[in-house]
Amino acid sequence: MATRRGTTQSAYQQIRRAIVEGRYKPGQRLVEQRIGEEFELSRTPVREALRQLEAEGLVHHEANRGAVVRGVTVEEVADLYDLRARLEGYAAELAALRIEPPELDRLDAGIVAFGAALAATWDDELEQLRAIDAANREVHGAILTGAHHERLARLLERTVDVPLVFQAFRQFDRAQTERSHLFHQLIRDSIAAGDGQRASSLMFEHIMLGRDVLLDHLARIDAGVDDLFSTGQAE
Amino acid sequence: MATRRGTTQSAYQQIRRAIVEGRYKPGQRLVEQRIGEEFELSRTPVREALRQLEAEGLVHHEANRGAVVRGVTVEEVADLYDLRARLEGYAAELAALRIEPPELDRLDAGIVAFGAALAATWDDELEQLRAIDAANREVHGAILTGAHHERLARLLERTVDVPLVFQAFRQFDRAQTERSHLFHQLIRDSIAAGDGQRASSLMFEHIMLGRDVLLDHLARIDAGVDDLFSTGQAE
DNA sequence: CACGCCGGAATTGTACACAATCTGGCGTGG
DNA sequence: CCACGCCAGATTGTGTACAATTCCGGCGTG
Repeated sequence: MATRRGTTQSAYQQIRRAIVEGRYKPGQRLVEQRIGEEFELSRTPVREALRQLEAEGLVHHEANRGAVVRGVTVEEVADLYDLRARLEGYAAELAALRIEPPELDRLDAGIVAFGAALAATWDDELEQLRAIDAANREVHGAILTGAHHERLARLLERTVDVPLVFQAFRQFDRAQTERSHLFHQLIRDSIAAGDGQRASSLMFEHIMLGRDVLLDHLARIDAGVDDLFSTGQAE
Repeated sequence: MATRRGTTQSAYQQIRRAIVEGRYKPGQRLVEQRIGEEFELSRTPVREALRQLEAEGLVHHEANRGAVVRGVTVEEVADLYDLRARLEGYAAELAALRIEPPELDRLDAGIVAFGAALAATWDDELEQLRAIDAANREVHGAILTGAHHERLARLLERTVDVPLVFQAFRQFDRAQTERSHLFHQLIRDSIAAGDGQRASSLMFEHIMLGRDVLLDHLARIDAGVDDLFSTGQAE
């Protein structure tokens, strides 16, 4: 048989995207066989991908019972964002001390891209969402890289980067997204000036503002079942 | 063939212990076949175990080249402990607000066990080390549970809990271990009193003191190759 | 003598087969 | 009618075979 290479990573990314963008909904079972058919691979790479996703906390896995997409309660969202605010604040603080010119360039490029994605008019709204999301990741990623703290970077990339970040932009109106853009610029300037304290505070506030938007949204839909978010499914 | 169950977890724990206790040294290649023979299993569960360990950052894995035990530089040790101090400080803060009576009991039990392990005279020094390490984990674990923040707990258990913690006790002389015991008690009292600010500060300081011991030790052996620690092996 | 090509051994990546386990429905007995 | 146990289908856990890749050393050529 063909036995193509790199299929595990491919499976990992496809499943991840499906979860992060909400196509695989919380509570949904992820049967290895079925997913294998969907992506035309055998169970083995799918299985490996699921294990990675489990390690990241995106799916929950029980012995002999398989994997399900993990949901989050409103309380968990709040806690998660508190945690993220602290971690990214710390990252910004470190970046202010350690960032190198090329990394700062990358940060600037990300900010420009964010502004461009914000200004452009897209045919497909989902595509614009993806562009903003990508630019946002670039900005935060550049700061993380600039912090030169590998573990911290992995924690933030692979554990705190849950579906919420992407979903969040759906809830952001234009003004809020522009506010994020502004914060990115302020954080950038603090980092460039080597002021770790202010960079940290600004980043903390930036994340907490995002948290507010999300929690506000969740409070509004509250009892009902939103088509993107299911808040049930406690562990 | 026998096809025993639960072998993946068994392989995971055995490999993990070997790394954490330093029997598998940084830089050492972990060949799936060889480890499988060592534990009398096939490659499959070994492979899964290695993927989990990779997700935790204990081993490094490159495509088509396999896994090697990950080493840490002195700089990484310093950064890691800074990070851990912040995360556990936050955990202590949350625990002060959220801990439940049975969790506080568990914390007390851990502290008692730590004191007992410290006081007892063991035949085998390694066994005493393990007992102290186990009690220490119990103390920190109880606080983590009391924080009621699942993600934070996983981050600390599975990402920051690197070989260093166990190794650290080898470097602790009696006075330092007793100091740790004291801090545990102070932290416990702050949590019981609901004072998150002080619990956080004490925990931060507790971790940073451990950091000092380790860094001091690393600085002393510095150039040479210690039989527990190899500080080279940058990514 | 330096350099690059080729080939084989070692190892990982993927596919597949089978065993163990769980789930849900059906039948039997109280 | 309900409780209990049992059987069949579905799904995961593990073992194993084979394909693909990497690594290393020998050999030939300039």
